[in-house]
Order: sequence, then C-alpha cells, then structure tokens
Amino acid sequence: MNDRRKSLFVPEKIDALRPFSAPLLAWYGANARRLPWRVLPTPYRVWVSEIMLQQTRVEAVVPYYERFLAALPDLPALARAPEDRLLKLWEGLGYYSRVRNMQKAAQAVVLAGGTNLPGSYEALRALPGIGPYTAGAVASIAFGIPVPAVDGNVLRVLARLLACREDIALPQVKRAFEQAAAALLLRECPGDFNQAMMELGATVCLPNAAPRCADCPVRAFCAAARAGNAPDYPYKSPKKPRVVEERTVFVVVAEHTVLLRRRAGKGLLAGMWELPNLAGWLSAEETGAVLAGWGMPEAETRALGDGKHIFSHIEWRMKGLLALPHACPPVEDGVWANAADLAERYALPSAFRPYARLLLELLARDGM
DNA sequence: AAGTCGGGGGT
DNA sequence: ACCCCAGACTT
Repeated sequence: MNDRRKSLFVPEKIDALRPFSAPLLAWYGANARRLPWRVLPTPYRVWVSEIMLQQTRVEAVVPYYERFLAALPDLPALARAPEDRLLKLWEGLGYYSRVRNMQKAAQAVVLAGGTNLPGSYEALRALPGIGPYTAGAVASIAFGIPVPAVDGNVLRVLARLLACREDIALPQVKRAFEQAAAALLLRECPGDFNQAMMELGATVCLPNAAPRCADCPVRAFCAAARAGNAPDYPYKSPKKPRVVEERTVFVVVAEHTVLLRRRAGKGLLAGMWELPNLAGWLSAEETGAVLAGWGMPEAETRALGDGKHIFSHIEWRMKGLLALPHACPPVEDGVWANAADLAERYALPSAFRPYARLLLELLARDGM
C-alpha cells in the first residue's frame, strides 16, 4: 500500500496538534449556539437536523426543523407520512431527495421491526441518505460513539491548522482529513468535539477572506495563522460554469385556480409541482399552439416580466406568459389549484417565486 | 473522479 | 459575480 493517505499528514504533526482540543472544548462550552436539535439530542432529532443541514445553513434550517418535528415527531410517523406531505414540509429547502431517502431509511427501520435508528456507525451508514459525514455526526452526537464527522467546516479548519494545500474536493484528500480527524477526536466526548470543530468553522474560522483569527481559541496551534495566510486555505479546484437555459413559464389562471403540472419522478425537482414551462423563449405562434394543445385555444395572453433562478449547475432565464382561458380543461399531469391548495397541498419549488406574488393576486381577484 | 441535485446569504 | 454551505448518490 503506497497510497497518499500515509504521506499526506505526518503523524508527528497530528500529535503536535492534539493539545488544541482542550481550549477548543472550553470555547465550545462557552460559545455554542443554542440550536433546537441541541436541546434534546435524541437519535431521531439529531438525524433530522443532520439531513436538513446537508449543504444548508443553520439559519435556513431552524424554521423547517421546528415545523417538521411538530408534524412528524418520531421515526414511525415519518415512515408512514404521505410523500406529498413530506415534500410540502421540505418545500423551499432544496435537495428534495434528502427527505425521500430519509423516509426510505425510516421505512427500512420499521420494516425490520424497529422504532428508532440503529446505534452503530456501520448500520447508520447503510441507510439511504446517510453518508460518511451524517453517519459520523449521528453516531457521535446521539450515541456517543467515537467516530469523526467531517463536513466542509472541519475540512477548512483542519486545512488551516495543518496548512495543507491539497485539493479538498478530491475524495482521496477528504479521506485523509477523516483519518486526521479520527486521530484528533476526543474519545470521551466525541459529539461535543465534532460539534466544536464545526462550530468553530461556522462562526470563527470562516471561509474565503473572512476568518476571524483574533477570536480563535486555537490560533496558537494554527499553521496558517502563524504564516498569516489563513484566507488562502483550503485549496479547492475550480468548478465548472453553470449552463444557462432559457425557459417560458406559463401562468394559466381561470376560475380562481392556476394550472400546475407535476414534474417527472427523476431528475431536477423530481416529483415537485410547477408552473408549466418549456425550454426556449417561445414566440406568440408557439405559445398559441401550446395553449391549443392544452385545450384552451381561446385563452387571452399577456407577456409577464423576466425571472431568473440559479440552481447549482443550471441557471434558468425565464420569460413569463399569462394566459386566461374561459374554463379549466383537464391537462395531462396537471391540476387546477386554488389558493388554499397552493398553501396546503402542492409543493412548488422556489424557482417559480418570480411569478408567485402575481399568481396569488390573480387567484384572489374577481373575474379570474 | 466527475456529474447531479436547491436554495439562499455573504462578500 | 462568485463563494459555499453540518453532503449523498449515480454514473
């Protein structure tokens, strides 16, 4: 075995870092944010928080978390919830496969005769939606198992502490950091140690040019801080540019309802509801043909404003089109939804927000 | 190892 | 504009 894991970090360098855990833990004890999932860290509550927190900021998660736990207070309740309800609870959070996988995992537990998550790293890791980070987080925080939990925060903190210029986007390098984190982990309080590392990254060892080294409890141990170039870490390879797509979005309103369409079960925004939309900026002739195809050739139309929405790897540049047919004919994969349906039943992705306000006004207006 | 999958807030 | 976030899964 001659892989790079052994050459990436010199064991003596890791050993020299080990005493940093005492000031780190002391700092965490005094500065930990009071977060809902820290009040009563049961396996289910920690799990839900960790799934929501994947690629999502704490501030964005908190309101979703409270609402989700109130609606589905335990694992069996999650296992038996209708999918539409899950998506509605997740509406606007993004990465919707997270909640589907979470339910799959809950159903697997129930099917095996259980009512709660398994208490080992390996069994957690085997469940849908639980990868190396989440398995480590739930195992350490909820079960006290001494395993690391290496997220983006921890990668950044360690890259700076060790002044490591490797590309943290590479799986190989990430594994090396997990080894380092495992070596540094405090086995007496793995959950607090892991959370302290993340808390430091989230509130002090900030990304880009914003680290607050003067406020850092472990700056004496930090190689990057000593060199005065903490902002240079971590190194990441450039990501490829987003694809720009032009789309035409139809706002079709009749009889106080709007036409929604269900998206395909796979791919972007899988299974979500949407304002019907097509690729390209359609001409008047083309929009007329589309509306005729939906059984509303008589619909009066009006151009709406432009809208933009940025996904991770795609950018939608939207042109809106208002259509006012005289009735509500059935449309394939479509439903006619009123304001109450929109509020309670159909999960509409944030991409359509540019047209949401207008839509609600139209649904409330007389003669629509 | 690279691509897919959301959305929002900070700089 | 660009960054990146308590990442996981598929190809």
